[in-house]
Amino acid sequence: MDLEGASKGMANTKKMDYVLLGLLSHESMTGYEMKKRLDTTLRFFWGGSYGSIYPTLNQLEKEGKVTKEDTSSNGREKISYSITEYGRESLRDWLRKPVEKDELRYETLLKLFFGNETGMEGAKEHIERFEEKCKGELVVLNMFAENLAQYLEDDTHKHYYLTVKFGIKTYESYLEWCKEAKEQIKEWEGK
Amino acid sequence: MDLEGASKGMANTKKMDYVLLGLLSHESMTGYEMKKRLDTTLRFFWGGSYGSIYPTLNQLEKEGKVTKEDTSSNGREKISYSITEYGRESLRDWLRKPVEKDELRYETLLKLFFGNETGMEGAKEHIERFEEKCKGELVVLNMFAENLAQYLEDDTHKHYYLTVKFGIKTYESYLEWCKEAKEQIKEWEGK
DNA sequence: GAATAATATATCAGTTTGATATATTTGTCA
DNA sequence: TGACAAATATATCAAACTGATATATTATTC
Repeated sequence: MDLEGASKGMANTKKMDYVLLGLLSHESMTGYEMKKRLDTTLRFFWGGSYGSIYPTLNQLEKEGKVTKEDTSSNGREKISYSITEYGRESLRDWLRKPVEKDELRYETLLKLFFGNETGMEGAKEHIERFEEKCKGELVVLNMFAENLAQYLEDDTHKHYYLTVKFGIKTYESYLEWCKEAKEQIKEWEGK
Repeated sequence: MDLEGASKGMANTKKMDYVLLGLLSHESMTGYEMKKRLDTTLRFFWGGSYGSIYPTLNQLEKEGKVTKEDTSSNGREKISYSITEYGRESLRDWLRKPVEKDELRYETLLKLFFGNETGMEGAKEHIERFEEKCKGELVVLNMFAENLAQYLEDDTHKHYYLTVKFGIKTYESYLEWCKEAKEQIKEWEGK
């Protein structure tokens, strides 16, 4: 028990290991495909770059948590990764531990917070740009949800569905906030 | 115009500069005090560590954006930082640029997404822990809002107030999602 | 037939975190 | 009064991660 030295008093800070193991627990794929998943399916709550994906995959292979298979065809280099039973144990071990950190880093809020340096006009612009972006994200998320609704017998899709619902709920509340914030600013300006 | 090489086609990726300049635009303070602000006032939308604060302060001084003043008393080392006019220009320049990235990194959602490896029972536990945490955060945010409501003549506090309202709105929607997600799981289990 | 987009792996400098080291002062409680 | 814990304060480092870039092939569009 007690994989990867969590007993040594050090926090389990490297998350990319589990993100990639998680993706591979669904199906075998290439590093490129993992990046695409991070940019589409997971993008509303988690990110990841090539600079983190490829080195982590090599490390996971050395640790025996994934296996490589050269599936190059013609001249196109292609390495397909699969999760091992040991990798799956490691993933489950992590999944059962309590969450260490949920973090929001919204530059929009940062610029809004320091906004009195440039005035309410600047704040309003940032809120409007944020509003437009949220509307776009909501369209995407609603498409995801509609699509998913057809496959809810599958347990994997049930979990996916819950995260999409989270996204929809939060983006809807962002839009409400945008509306109220703009009204509040108008009220302040009126006086 | 066009401070700090944004013209060279490189993204302005270092955010800590502006976080610290922003804090100093409100009032002069020490690095330790800046860390406290990040851990209290800003913690709902931005973080920061000592390992990033102190080196950045030294860099900002070299660039002429802040000035140091030794305010040690008795044996306690203490350096008070103040923003310069050039630093303020640099801050305003950044504030007027469009937001580059708003990012959410919720480990809770990650564990939920991959949760079919450990089953719905594990998912429920993560949701419940998340729910408890959100309730606590909401209490803090509501205290902030109540407190702030007294000082809304001040423009700095108006901006602060809008960000607190954002936090309240989102945490309330998180709680709604927790409720609905638990109901959904129960429904799935019933079948 | 040429240009552009997509597939695919890989690396690197710069940024940030989380932890730790060090030292003093203030507050608590017995 | 004395002992212990908490708060104040600066500083550094390994490890993690991002954003950008390099390289090369195949597929698509015009």
